[in-house]
Amino acid sequence: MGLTKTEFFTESQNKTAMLLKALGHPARVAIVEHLLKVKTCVCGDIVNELPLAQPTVSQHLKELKIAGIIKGSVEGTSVCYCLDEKAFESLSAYFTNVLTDLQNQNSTCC
Amino acid sequence: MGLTKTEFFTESQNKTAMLLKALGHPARVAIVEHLLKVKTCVCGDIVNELPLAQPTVSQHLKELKIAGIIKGSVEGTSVCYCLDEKAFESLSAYFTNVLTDLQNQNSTCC
DNA sequence: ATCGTTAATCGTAATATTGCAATCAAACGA
DNA sequence: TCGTTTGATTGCAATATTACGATTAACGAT
Repeated sequence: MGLTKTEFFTESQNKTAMLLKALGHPARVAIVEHLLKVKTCVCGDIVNELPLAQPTVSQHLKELKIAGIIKGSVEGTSVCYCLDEKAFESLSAYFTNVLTDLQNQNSTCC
Repeated sequence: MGLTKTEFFTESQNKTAMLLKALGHPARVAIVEHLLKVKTCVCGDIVNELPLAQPTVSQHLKELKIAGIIKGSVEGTSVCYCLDEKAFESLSAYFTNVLTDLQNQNSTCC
């Protein structure tokens, strides 16, 4: 059906999945890595950095913004983007916890 | 077109996106969290833990396996699943690095 | 006012994903 | 052998995603 049954999962699981899904595309990973590399907010040059047409990039930026991964503020005629630290704090903590739990479980089966 | 232009991104970006995409669904997050919770390899009871039909679960497990997030080994008539530590080491390191870089960049714009 | 620039939105085509009923295949036990 | 159990595969319908041309909206400069 193409429709995810979100109502059967926990709030937390849905939120985690939403963040990860937003990052689950190479163009959006590239956007994040670019925002990280330039070390400051970027006003406008994101389209030039990606091998995709402007409407496509705009759409990816929108998805990242909806998921809470980037913030964007209008700056005259262009728009200023940067990463939202909260999202990465949350993801970093999530995977650190998973890894810790995993290392503590000492299973020998697989 | 529905077709991701992977050829224009780096190997690393594609690999990261693939891992994150595989985790970008609440059912697959739930599978991971279940495998973590039971503290050992799980042979078979995953279908009963999820509010989804057996073929659907089987498909999600397949995607997680292809992405390298879980391992599965046949154990007689049932199949034994567990998490692949390497994937979580990689993801944990990735987000820790992003967060560190982000905290060092001290941007005041947004 | 008009033009150029920047970025969002609309519309659409191609493809992917999600979910499940039905079916199949392999392994086990009686 | 035959039935049962377990899990994968097939086939399909509904919906989502990806990508982009065309258009639009907002701003600044001339």
